[in-house]
Amino acid sequence: MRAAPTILHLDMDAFFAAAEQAAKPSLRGKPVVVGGLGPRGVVATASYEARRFGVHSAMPMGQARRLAPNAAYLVPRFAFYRSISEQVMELLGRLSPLVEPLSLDEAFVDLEAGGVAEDGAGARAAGERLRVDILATTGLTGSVGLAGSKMIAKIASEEAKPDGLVLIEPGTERELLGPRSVRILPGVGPATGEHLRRAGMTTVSDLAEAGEDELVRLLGRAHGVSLYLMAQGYDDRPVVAERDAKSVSVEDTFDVDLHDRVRIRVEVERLAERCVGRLRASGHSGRTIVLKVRRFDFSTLTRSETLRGPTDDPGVVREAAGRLLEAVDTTGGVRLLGVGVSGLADYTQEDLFAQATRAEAEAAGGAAEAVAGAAGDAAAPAAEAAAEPEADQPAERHWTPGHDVRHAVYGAGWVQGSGIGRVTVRFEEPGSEPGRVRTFSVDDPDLVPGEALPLVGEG
DNA sequence: TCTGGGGTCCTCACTCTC
DNA sequence: TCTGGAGAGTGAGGACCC
Repeated sequence: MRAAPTILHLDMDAFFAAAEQAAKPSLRGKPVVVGGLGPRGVVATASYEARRFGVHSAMPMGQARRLAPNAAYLVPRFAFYRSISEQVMELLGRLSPLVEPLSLDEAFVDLEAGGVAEDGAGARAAGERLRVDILATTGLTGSVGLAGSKMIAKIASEEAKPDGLVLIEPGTERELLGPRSVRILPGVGPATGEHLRRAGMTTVSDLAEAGEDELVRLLGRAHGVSLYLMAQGYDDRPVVAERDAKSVSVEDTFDVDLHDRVRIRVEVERLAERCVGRLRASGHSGRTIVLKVRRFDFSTLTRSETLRGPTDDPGVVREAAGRLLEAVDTTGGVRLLGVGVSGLADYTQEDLFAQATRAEAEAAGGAAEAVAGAAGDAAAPAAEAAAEPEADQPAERHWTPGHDVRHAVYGAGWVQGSGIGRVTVRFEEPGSEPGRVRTFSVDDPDLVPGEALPLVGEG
């Protein structure tokens, strides 16, 4: 806790949706929903216009469509958002060496470490300057919270939304928190909130009055103690610039539950390959292989296996994930599969383990070979796709809604929709007026995938 | 048409070793 | 030799966050 409000929390406003609106002039002022468009998709971000219809993050897409049938529905373009995020993080880095990104659109900054703010007035000035710079650089708005701790700064930025700044003077935390719902505290989600409600605690002051012992009894040591301190307005977690990854994982939810055991095995192997790709890209190896299975009834189970040393060998991870799958009952169907690696290290013993696995496979003889062979054949196309996803083009070109395209005659635009052999494109770009819509055949040679254009003109 | 994907942290149970 | 406790390591699951 600090005597001056020198912890800054930045939260970009409806980030994914706002980025899409900035890139697509015809969507400005209109409800926009970004998320998975498949039958099991959920909303990642809804624009403020869409929120007025009751659409919010994590809502099933089907429900969102019923609430806001006329909204624009787009799939996320993470590479595009990441490029904007990098610009924002660079601006934060000018304020302080201590910047802690929480996600693409959120970060804490320790202004004291940057020497840019010694008191409330200085912090407020730095925050306002930041908001101006973000708008000038990215064309997007962000909300800023300033306080003496991370928890309160985050609450402040929530209060500031959209497009505002709120500063909470140190010393006023208890007064501010007391009447609020327990759900405002970090770490109190639906389950803990309900647990506390059943114990008669609904506000933060209820928690403060209950006392530490009671909260520990209800929630366990770690959670109870930290919640009690937070209910007092006390939070001394530092802003941490560098955090080491602890695990790497990939998972897929299938549009239709998988029942076929061979297909499930193939998918697990494909996920293992992808996971290792990510692991290697991050410069890590790992010791514990985790298989995640979500069944038809949404029950989720995990199975893990710890190796004798870290590996980044795709064969080793594939084999381990396959072994873990053997122990899982998949009758009834599987809606999600995931493969992860934890216990990360920055070195590997891959050769040892790859050799050991191969030796075991050889010793096991013909039967094992037959199984591995069958699975290997079926998985081969997926493995190639994982290695080179961009090259994975079906015979008929697929145009994803929201993605950028370029036409030889009409220039830059984006896919508004596609189906039955046609693709509809709106021709406009970030700085332009709302553009016109034209429809083409999906295999029109003049139409090619395009690059995301900068939201704010260079210079 | 109910419920994504990528993470972190915590708790509890169990086993093994000392 | 038996027993119990402490502590570490592992595995599984739950809750939470963005």
